[in-house]
Amino acid sequence: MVTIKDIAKMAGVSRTTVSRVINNSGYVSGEARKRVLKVVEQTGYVPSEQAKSLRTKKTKVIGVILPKISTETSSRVVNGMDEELSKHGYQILLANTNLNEKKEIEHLRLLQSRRVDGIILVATNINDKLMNEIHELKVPVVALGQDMPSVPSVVYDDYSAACDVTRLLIEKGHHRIGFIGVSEKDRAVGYLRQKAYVDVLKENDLPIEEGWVQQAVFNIDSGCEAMKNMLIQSKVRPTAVFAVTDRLAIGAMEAIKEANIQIPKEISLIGIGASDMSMYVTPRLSTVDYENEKAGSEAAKLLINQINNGGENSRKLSMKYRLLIRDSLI
Amino acid sequence: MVTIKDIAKMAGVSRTTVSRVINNSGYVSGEARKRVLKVVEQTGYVPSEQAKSLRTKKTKVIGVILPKISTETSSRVVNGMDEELSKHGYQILLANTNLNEKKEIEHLRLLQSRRVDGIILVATNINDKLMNEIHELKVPVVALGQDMPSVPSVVYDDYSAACDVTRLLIEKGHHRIGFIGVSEKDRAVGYLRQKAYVDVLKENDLPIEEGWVQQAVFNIDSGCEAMKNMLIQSKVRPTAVFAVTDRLAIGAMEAIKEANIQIPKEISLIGIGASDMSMYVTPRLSTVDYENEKAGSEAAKLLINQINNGGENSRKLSMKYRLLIRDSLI
DNA sequence: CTGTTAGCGCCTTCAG
DNA sequence: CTGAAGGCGCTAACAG
Repeated sequence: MVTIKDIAKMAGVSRTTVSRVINNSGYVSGEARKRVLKVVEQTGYVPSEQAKSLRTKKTKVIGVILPKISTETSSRVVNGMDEELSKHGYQILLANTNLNEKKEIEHLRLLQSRRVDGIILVATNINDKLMNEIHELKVPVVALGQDMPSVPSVVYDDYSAACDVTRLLIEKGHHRIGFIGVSEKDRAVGYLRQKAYVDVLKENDLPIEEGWVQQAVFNIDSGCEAMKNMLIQSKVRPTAVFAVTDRLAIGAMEAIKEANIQIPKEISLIGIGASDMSMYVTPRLSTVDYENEKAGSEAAKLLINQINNGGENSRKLSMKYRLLIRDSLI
Repeated sequence: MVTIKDIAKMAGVSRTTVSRVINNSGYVSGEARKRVLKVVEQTGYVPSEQAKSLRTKKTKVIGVILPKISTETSSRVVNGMDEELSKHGYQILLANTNLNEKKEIEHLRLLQSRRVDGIILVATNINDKLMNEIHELKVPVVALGQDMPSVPSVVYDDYSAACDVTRLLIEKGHHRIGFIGVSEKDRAVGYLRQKAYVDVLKENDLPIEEGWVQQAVFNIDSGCEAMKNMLIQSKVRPTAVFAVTDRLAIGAMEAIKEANIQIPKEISLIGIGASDMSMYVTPRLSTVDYENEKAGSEAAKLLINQINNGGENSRKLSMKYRLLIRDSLI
């Protein structure tokens, strides 16, 4: 591959001059510039960002750690990040943990070894090892999706959103409300959303009967399974069900339909996430829009700010959300 | 940031020795090794892949150029790639064109400047400038989704798939078949799928009446619009509609429902892509599964092979597909 | 088993 | 306006 040295030789100037032309820095005579440009053109020379980075200590690459690469949330979030990052000349280096907690740490190290300028960690859990690792890292990190102590974080307001959802159901007159959640190890999605549900019911003196609270994993089938169980296990059937993600809700919808129960007449249903799908299932699913793209771009902004100004170390940003009330709910 | 030099000094050995223990290459006395490891531990030293790359001429990074970052197809494809690439220690550097053809070329250059070991181009169009650029590139490139002359490519068998779809409709007894396509600039999705439709109708002496062929862009609303137009413009209403993507089909579904026409009784509907959504709309949408993940991992394999063996320069791989016949079709 | 030496491709003073 | 020199952090002969 042709290097700056080759160009210099061919253009009959020094490497310095070539560098000046390429980077438009310092004085170069029009004459010399023309010669250099010509050779660059001929040879198809492309300067090595790599070598440059070694000198300048900047790679213009941001590492993004994802729990799962192929989910609607991930792709929205990454899209938002890319929008912001590309504006500033950064590119995204992907790292996928596949929900494996060990890999989170590995990837943190790996990205640091590649000398990325910053890391955005789309997090699903918080544990001491991870926090330790982050604090020992020499690269700025921003967390997205979980509130990490003393790490700048962009979070969704999971507790409030879930409270609002539950209250909405109650306002609509529902007194028997079922819940489909996920493991509490996921503080945001698992713990906070369930806590909100429980708190609001309690605050309204509403009971939670046997079978009304089900735990699932992040996919449609599991939501379906959970709903079936709820139907079987509950002595009194809920008139409304709150599922912590749209996919879970859609799974539940399948189960409800299969049991020949009417939505929303007999059971109202609401999810969270505003997935594309939610708008096109029948009936249209009520849900909460979390604005994932924006969360992504905000995380990117936070990170860029941190890179440039070494900003304070623990900015927190809580995203807004919107309830989307649609046909699945009366 | 601590460097190999610091470690060497602190451990009282030479940089070479440090390098040897880090990379587990060559002989090092247990004694020296222990000392080095200890210092590494203490300092949290992480070798710079960057500097290493400069010497070894390998970055272990693959550039992936996407037409759109936030689509189901993209995320599936990237997922497949990552699965294969991560096995071999490669990471993905993302580049998003947002369907801007100029950016394809820019990104090709940019990725080369970053000295990625290879590039996978998820392509939506083919033009001379692009082909030129690719051929002048010094980095191995694999195309995915379009058959690029003398570039190793992984393609879907768009023509056959669309033929099969059309034939299926005819076998089911449909003689009046509408079509919702996209711009022919997209050779795979726009041109080939439409050609298949036209060819098969011709081969069966079936007419294409006014209004039966509509052109849309890649989103649900546009599919809806196109279907509305079809309904308005056609003197005889088709009994089946073939949309070239699921999202278009789902848009069409909306339009058909809105017009109070029964699916599939009055109009049968089929798409392509096996999107998640297709399974959960009502009625369940018939479609074609293209196995995007596999396409991604195959593209990755092709590229890795090319990197390692400098394999021949124009392997073509045509992906299999499966018709998924569901409730939207009788 | 270990250290010395010489770059990889680029930028950046510092002298002309 | 231009070039020489030095070094970013690391590996890879080549001698000990």
